[in-house]
Amino acid sequence: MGRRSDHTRSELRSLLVEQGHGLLAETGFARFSGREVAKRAGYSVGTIYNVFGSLDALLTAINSRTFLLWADFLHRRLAEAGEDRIRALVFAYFDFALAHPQLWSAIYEHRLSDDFELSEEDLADRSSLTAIVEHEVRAVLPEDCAVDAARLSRSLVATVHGHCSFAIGGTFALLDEANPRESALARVRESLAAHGYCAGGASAL
Amino acid sequence: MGRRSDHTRSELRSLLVEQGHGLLAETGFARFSGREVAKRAGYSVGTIYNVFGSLDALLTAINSRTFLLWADFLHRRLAEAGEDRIRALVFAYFDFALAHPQLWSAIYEHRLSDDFELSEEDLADRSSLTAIVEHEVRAVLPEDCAVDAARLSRSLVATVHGHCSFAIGGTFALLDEANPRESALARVRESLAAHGYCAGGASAL
DNA sequence: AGCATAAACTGAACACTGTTCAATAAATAA
DNA sequence: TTATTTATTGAACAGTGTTCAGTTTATGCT
Repeated sequence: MGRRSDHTRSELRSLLVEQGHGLLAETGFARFSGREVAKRAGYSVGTIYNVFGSLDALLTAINSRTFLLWADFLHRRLAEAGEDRIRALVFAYFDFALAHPQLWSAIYEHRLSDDFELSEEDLADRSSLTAIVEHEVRAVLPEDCAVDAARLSRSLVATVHGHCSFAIGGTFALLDEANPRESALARVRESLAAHGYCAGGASAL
Repeated sequence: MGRRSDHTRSELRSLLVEQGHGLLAETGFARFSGREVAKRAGYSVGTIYNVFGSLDALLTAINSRTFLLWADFLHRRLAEAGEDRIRALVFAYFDFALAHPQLWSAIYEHRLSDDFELSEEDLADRSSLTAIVEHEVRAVLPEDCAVDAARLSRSLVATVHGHCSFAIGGTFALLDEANPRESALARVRESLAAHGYCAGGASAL
């Protein structure tokens, strides 16, 4: 019954992303279903294709939302952090993934084809995370540090991501690793130390 | 036409794993299809369920095969490596993933449910990789090193895995990272150095 | 007011998926 | 030779993503 005034286009976008996000958090990427999202939103399958063009586009929007929530989470944790902001950052990164394993995994399980281009908005949402890390890394490195801080930041994100991935994917469980968070933090500390960082903040010690 | 003597049970296992491996390498995890594997092997769908019990079990066997090939690859590269075996190890780890992105990704995209138990054989296949790394890490750390070498090895694998994952998943491309292999090696070197490693082998310098 | 046009929305249709299982064919045992 | 066990098939079921003709609704124009 083609309602047209229940929701504006952007309201409908938000509604579908929201319901899709909920479904993804419940069932995980493998059991995600466009039909189910439509049902939850009170629309039919076709509407997803009207609004997003493809299911890939909806999933991309859903994952971008996860990135935003993740960045928000980091900001909140950093706001209430003490001296050791690197510890707060690494742990917050980890804790978000542990708290929302399905949403976190979906980011990396949804492999979009090469010709699929991310929108400017999606790119912005996704780069917010890296920006936070880069800011904290810069704050902790000496001013005369020769290293490319952006590059090092990306690499440290990859380092923590690897530990996170093994923790949530079960690889670490297989290897009897008890505390992946601490391991990740230790590796980050070692690499930062190699570039002039001293634990406890840039000013301390 | 129920043939029974074309292949023994274990031949059939191998055949299905082999054909499945080929299909997975071509199409990737998302487009993998049990029916297609059966067709390529010259059997029908049902046979997969006779032999493996479920598609998950077949995929597990396929991924275990990838682990074995990966370990083989590392061994070959290490055999022809010079002084800098850590470099050879990290690059080999990376190069296998780059050479077989679909197979490599499938290992981590195939998320089996919690109640699914890996067989002893699968566990052995999968731990072979970590064993290689642990061996090389131990060789490079000082004898009186206080750190838990097994734990550090796992953590370094996670570190390289993170870089690899971003390189193949496209995250690094988004962030304009030119050389993830070098970054991974740099992080590994920094962490090993923090525990007494000197570049160029344990005896050098 | 009425009418034409344009936009939103639906849901059946298509070709696929994993999984199950009665029926069948073939090898083995009696 | 016959009975039994085992391997193999493929139709059936419930689900998937995607498309699109057809219907409903809102808007713009007389």
